[in-house]
Amino acid sequence: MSTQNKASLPVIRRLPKYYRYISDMKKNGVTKISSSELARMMGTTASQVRQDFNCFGGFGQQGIGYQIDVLWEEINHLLFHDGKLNTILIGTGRLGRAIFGYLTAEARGYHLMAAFDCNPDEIGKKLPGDIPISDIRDLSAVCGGVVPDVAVLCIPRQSAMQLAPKLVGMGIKGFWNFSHYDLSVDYEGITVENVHLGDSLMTLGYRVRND
Amino acid sequence: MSTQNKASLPVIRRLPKYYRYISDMKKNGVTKISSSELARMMGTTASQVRQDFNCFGGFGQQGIGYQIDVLWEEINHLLFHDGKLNTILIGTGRLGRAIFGYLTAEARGYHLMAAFDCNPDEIGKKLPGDIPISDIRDLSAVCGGVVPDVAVLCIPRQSAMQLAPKLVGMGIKGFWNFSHYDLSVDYEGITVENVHLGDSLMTLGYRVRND
DNA sequence: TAGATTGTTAATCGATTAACAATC
DNA sequence: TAGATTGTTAATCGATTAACAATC
Repeated sequence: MSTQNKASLPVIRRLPKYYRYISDMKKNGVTKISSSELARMMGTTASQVRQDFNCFGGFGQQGIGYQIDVLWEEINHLLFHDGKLNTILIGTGRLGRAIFGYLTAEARGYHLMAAFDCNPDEIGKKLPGDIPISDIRDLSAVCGGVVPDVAVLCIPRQSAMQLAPKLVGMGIKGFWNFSHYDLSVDYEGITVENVHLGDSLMTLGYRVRND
Repeated sequence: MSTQNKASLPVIRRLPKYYRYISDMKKNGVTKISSSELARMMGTTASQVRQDFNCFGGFGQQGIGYQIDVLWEEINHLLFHDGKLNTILIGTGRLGRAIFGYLTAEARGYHLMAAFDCNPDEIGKKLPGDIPISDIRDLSAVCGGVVPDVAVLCIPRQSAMQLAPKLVGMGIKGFWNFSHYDLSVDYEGITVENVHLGDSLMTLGYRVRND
């Protein structure tokens, strides 16, 4: 077992990537893996893999490696707290509907509770799977006492600026923020940045160096 | 002027955020700003702002601050090399169409050259603005000798795995990668990671700490 | 036991922050 | 000139990597 070092933000950031690789191997029937092999696959170092996993408790076997099942369970727990994260979609325009499709068809670990918009033409319509689009003003009522785990913001920046404090006030602590508004909130010392469509790192990296 | 230190990846990553804040101020008629005020707005430190800007040459005025116009020009140049980045969209499903909307209506600095899909039902249709959807197999022909600056991948992972090497082979160096495939390429020493929908940092940060 | 591979500490590296001289 | 604020060097902090003892 171990020291349970608190995980730093860089470590936390890497978890989803570990999760994708491990889910894949699990699906393909792989049963165990060493830190060095996983590192090679992911383009990192064995040291980093071991350090990372050890932040959450030693779940490898010395001399043997890591059991895929165990790894998957652990990271699945860390990311999704077992079960699914109650999620609300805010904004059902083009981007909102695309994310909706991804959320319901491909993403795992999320359960869509409700969808909201402020456009009267949208309100009352249903998204595939019989999810009704509610009026954003009825947010609390529709959630009915349940505080969502995650809010997916697919609304213009101005709207997000107004809405965000309300969502945070409701106790929502997880966001997928596509609003172009820098919603940064501190939870237990972790400030999390937002990802914006169009902040193309690869393009940036290349161009800047080439200057 | 200055030492022209090479910019590190963390610095490069921050550029789009600077760009958003500065574009905003420019739009609002603000003409100058100090590193400390910009830092306060962005939630960082004055030191970091000055260090960052100095990687690209000293474009502030001692005793005065930074001219918004100058800052904007410099960062716009770094990010978009003046003019627009020739961009191709690959995959015109739900997500592809959403990104298309964003790309043409909201994002600036990108020029959509062409759109591709592999679905015969999609090929031949037109996206708003009279952009035809071409067969992905005709990629080179449609681009006609022009190497796109950026490819936006809105296709399943399996397809991306097959297509990516071809795109890199064509000389494409910029990607917005929504494919769930870790396309990592090294350019001049910079390895760039991919951003995946669903890698919800804020959710992660919160849950992991709370465990 | 010998070989392998983890868990964990120590060393290195790099990024951020602080300090201050330069200068507008 | 005095005040302000940058440009830049030095100090600190934190993350990554290396090394190795523990142990399966």
